[in-house]
Amino acid sequence: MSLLFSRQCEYALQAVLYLAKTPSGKMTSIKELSAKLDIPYHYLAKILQSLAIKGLLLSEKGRTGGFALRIPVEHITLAQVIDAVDGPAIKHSCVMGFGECSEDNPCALHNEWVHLRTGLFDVLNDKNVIQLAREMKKPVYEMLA
Amino acid sequence: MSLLFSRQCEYALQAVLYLAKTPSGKMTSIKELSAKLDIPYHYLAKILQSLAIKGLLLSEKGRTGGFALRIPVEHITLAQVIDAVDGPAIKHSCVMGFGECSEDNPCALHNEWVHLRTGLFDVLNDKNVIQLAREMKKPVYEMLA
DNA sequence: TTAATTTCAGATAAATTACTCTTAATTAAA
DNA sequence: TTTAATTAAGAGTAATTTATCTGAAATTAA
Ligand code: FES
Ligand code: FES
Repeated sequence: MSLLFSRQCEYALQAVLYLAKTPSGKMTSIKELSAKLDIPYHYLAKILQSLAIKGLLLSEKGRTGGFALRIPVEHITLAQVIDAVDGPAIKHSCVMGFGECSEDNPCALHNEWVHLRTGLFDVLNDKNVIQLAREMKKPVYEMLA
Repeated sequence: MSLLFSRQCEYALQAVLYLAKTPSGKMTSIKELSAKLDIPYHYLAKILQSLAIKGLLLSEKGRTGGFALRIPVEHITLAQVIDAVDGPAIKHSCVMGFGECSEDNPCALHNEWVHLRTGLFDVLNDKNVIQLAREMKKPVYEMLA
């Protein structure tokens, strides 16, 4: 099976939203993220590290270290996260696996797929992580104050 | 990267639509499908075989053998193909990778995702393969008469 | 009957993705 | 200054997916 995003990307999205819900200024450790979100520790470490390298997260070593969203937080979108992890291909790939996704030579699902894709990415681009995090009701994300 | 369907499923969809466009009664060989659709021969063989076992395709051995859609063709949908290859999970999985996709505990993308997913599957369920095949403009699928 | 062409079946290989382990570097608290 | 907690980095392993290979069985055409 396969679902829109890679596992790695799903983990990244979950983690970024978690960081979006933590009070600004506070660093969150991999340990906490891994435990709360039930993501393999070292695997998550890699993912966060790469997001830090790509400029989406801040990281700090040492005893009070951890990760936080890079400021200004309002500028971070999930679309950026997806781009950073899975790359931009999804935005112009054919859902049936044909070489190119084109208006001129559409596959049988083209219209529906383009509609879905643009609808989703509109949300992903237009709302920042803070806004999206607010809409979540997953228990793990509560009581982070 | 990852995109809605597994590679195997993409191949299956492409092949089934190809069969939907061939004149009824005619059997199409793996060789032709593999060449026209540019899908690895033996891999495709496996996929078609499994679709035949699951009752979506008819197969015939021997010199004039090949595959064709099982009749009545009008009852075959791409949703069935997807179900047969990737399984039903996609229809109730969380796009962000959380354990369950629920209305009560929605993730940040739940509303958008559910809306888009149901829209897509409405098409996949309501239109049969003949109807969908007609909408294609991919060159490979032309001149099959 | 023979040869050619096809699917069927199972084993194997390659590639990709997911995950783990270990050690080093850094920082702050004890 | 020592110790504990943390990220950084890179190598290594496991699991899954994708693809290949080989030979047998079936069927038709010559
Ligand atoms: S051509 Fe297939 S989705 Fe656009
Ligand atoms: S809870 Fe995530 S898509 Fe429904």
